Amino acid sequence: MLEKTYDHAAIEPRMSKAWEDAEAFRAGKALEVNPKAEPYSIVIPPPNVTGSLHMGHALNNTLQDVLARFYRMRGRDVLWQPGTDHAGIATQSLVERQLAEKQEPSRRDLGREEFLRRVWAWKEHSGGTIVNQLKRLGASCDWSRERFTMDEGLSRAVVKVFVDLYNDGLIYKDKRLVNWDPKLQTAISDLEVLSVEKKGNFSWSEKTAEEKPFDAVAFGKIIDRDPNGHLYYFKYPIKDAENLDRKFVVVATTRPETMLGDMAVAVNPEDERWKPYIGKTVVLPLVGREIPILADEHADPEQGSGAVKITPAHDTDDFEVWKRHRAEIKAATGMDEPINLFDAEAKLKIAGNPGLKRDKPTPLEWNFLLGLNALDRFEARKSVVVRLAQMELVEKIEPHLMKVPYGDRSNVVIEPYLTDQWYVDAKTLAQPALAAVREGKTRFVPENWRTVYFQWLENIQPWCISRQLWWGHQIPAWYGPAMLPHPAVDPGKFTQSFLFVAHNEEEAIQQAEEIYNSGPLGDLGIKISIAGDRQEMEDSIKNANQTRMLKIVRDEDVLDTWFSSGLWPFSTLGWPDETPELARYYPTSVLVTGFDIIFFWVARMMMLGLHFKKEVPFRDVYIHALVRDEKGAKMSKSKGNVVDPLSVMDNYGADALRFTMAAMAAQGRDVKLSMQRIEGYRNFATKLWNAARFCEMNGCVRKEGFDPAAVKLTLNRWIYAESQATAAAVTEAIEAYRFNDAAGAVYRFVWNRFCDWYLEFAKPVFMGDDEAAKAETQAMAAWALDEILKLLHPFMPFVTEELWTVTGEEGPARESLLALASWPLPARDTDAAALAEIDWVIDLISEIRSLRSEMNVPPATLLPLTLSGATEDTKARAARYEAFLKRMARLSDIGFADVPPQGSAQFVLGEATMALALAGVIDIAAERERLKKEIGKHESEITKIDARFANEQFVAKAAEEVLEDNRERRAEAEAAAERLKAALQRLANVA
RNA sequence: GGGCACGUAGCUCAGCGGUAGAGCAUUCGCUUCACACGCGAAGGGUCACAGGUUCAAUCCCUGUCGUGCCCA
Repeated sequence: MLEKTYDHAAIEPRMSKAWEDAEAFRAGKALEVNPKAEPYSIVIPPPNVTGSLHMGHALNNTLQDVLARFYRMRGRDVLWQPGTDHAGIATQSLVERQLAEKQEPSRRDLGREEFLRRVWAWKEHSGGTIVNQLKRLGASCDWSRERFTMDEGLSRAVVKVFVDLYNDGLIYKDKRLVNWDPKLQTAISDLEVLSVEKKGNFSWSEKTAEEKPFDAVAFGKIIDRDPNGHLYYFKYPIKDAENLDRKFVVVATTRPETMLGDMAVAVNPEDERWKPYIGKTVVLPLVGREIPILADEHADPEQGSGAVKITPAHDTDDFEVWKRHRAEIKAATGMDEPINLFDAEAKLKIAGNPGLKRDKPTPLEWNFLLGLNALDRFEARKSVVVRLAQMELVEKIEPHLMKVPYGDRSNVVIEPYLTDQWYVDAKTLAQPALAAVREGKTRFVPENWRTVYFQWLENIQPWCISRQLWWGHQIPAWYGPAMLPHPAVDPGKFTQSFLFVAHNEEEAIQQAEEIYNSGPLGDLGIKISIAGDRQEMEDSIKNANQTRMLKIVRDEDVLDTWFSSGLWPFSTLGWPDETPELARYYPTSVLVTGFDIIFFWVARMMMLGLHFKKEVPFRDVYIHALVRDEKGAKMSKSKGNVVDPLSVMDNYGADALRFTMAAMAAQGRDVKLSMQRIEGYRNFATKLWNAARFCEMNGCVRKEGFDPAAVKLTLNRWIYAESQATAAAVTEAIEAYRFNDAAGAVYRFVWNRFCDWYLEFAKPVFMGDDEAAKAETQAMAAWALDEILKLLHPFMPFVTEELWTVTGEEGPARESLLALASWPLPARDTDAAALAEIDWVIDLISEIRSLRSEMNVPPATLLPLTLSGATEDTKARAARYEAFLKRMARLSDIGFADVPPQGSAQFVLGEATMALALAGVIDIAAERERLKKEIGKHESEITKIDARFANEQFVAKAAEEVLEDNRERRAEAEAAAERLKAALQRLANVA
């Protein structure tokens, strides 16, 4: 028995358990029924292990689940592979924050090993809550196969990929400027940097300094509020300028503190103003460093004075200039390396800075510089500007619109920072990835995302994969001293420049022993072991001559999380082992994801999948949009407009949330989520529930061997045709990833066909005494409800599975859960006669209802209907549906006459004129107006069509169907107008 | 600056060469024996603007204006 009301909170856990107990989602399940079942596989975009379900996940996983459940019901062997990624930065930060909150020792105090133990402990206890949230959403993943990027197997895949790419020359170490996050103290990739526009509001100029002196306090306040958004013009004195026109070079910068690291000033070689100065020297203020004026294309004559400062350690462009002029700069400054001003926290490193100590600041200035030591970069910015202003070396300061890079995780300003990092040669790997999409081996849906993919891969930069974190896959590279230990060599000269990239310590040791024992001095019998840290390694060098022992040390850094996520489509299937799952489910059928990670993830999976599996990781990539709030704003915690899917599920049920997601997932459009919409689909679930309850109350039990194609009653033939058409529409829509169309089709069928009409048609049958008709209709209703449950199941799995269970309690036993039932066979053969007949009844009722409403006839008043000019067929129909028509249109009687009765309201349906006797009720004048309006509508239609036919080009060129269609429409309009005019005429006689 | 979308009923969105649709909201009427999370009815749109292609344009093309996003 069905409960009186639909209670999602009670049903959902029960259904989840039923699926779990039946192992309904286990990959390979379909093979038990059909050993030839074709595989259908999807890998989940692994959510962060720290994550919890947000609307983006809800959308993403609903769509995947619709596909998984649909193809499962169609008999495919579905694998939906779930799991989470280890989210290096997020997880490490989270555990560090917890340590701080609990006032426990910090990460560094605990040491790497202990800290990692804590992270794993956290992961075991609180990680992966999102997995349970996905289960609540109804995600039909094969949960028995859940994977984590740091699992043993997946880690093995990461090591193999790293080693292989290194050996192929596709991974290398390089010293370049990286995006450095001073808060997290790690390098991050270009993709993890967001640029934010800033414009300040401080301006000052030395020209107006008389009336408006530089106000250091006001300046400081503005910089404290936001350190960015100004352009500063500094005057660098030219050395030996007595006989020159210019005494200064004016350079502009947005980051004043970096001037301490300037190693040159560049001017454009074509710039006439500066030609005479090329090769001269300027004296860097504060520092006293003598730096050259160089000629380089990088200087834009249109910008400012035409001269730019060159700070190679802190600006990517400047770094390139430095590389081009390295010798020249060395000659002028005596320095062969860029001067790095910052430590890892972006605090100034003055004392002991090898770049600064050899310059010749005056004692006074040196004192000032020391005062900057360990100062935050933005504090230093203020000091430098104020000091230069005092020295009258600031020409002007103006507000300046600029893009400032921020770390997407830390939300602090990112610094270009010169460090050693590991890189993937993405350009090489990108070529097959580009070709695969160009050749159609992988298809984007909607197709226009190809462009985005191409654009990025065509301009791809080396991918920085090392992160200065502890949580993650530690880079499988070990360092050993560069020189063989030998009495003749000063142990202090050893540098760490041998590199052993290996699958494990044993292999690294073996490599090292081969290297160290095969030098010019022959086999020295050196034994290699692993050092716990750098110090240990260095200590081992000092004593190596005596001990014949050396230690090598592993790279401390870990790999970017996306490096392991990039392997997801094959690492989760067991690679590098050649497992049966890998053979069966790779390449996967489709990847469903948001456009925001095309670069992060899709492109990288393509590159790595193609390189290691020689085949694309997925046939289709379905890109869906972002979920926004109802006003179209991006949901964000800071805006406070986040809608929590969990509370939506609490209030409206998972089915309502899922249906909303699917119904709103039109291709190429963002999902603007509104609560009203969710509520509407909750109502839809309730509607279905009540319809099922109605069926139950009327004995609609499924019948063994029932053949829906053999039913006799027109209404049953009609609902059969309608359900087949719906099955076809839903099937085609899901196959084409048109989720909104699929949802719309099934919604309309359930509510506007089955509930609004079929069940209403059935009521008089159930209450009548034609037992054969009753039995057929009961069986048909049960069958149609089954069809509905199947078609709706991918969208609303819980309520449908529950109804399937309850309706299965009577009649023939269910063969399986609904989740494993067979999808309806879509067919397009329509029963035209049945459709025409039912449409006629529906039209008649609609017309009468409309007329009654317009005439303000109270519902309690029953009216007689008279048909005139009706054919025998029509009369027969009217008789056949008499009970139904009376009930639905609230009629007292249905009769036939040659002429409509006096004082009745009339309308035209097909060949017949319908008259509702409204004597006494009817307002003759109003009715006349209504008829005139109706006639007018038809006449304007006729005029429009006539105008079309008057155009000979139309007759000559339009398709025959179009012409025929127009002729028919004109004839119909003409006939209707005629009959309405007759009705109007009759009314004239009354008044 | 480059690229990609999008401007259709009050709102959120479908549609897409030949009669403009839905849901919600609004108004009116209903304790009609599954459902008021319901039933019935109604109002509401020069489909952003201007050109062009076409027998025919909301739909295709070009431009303008507006909105959003991505990349430099």
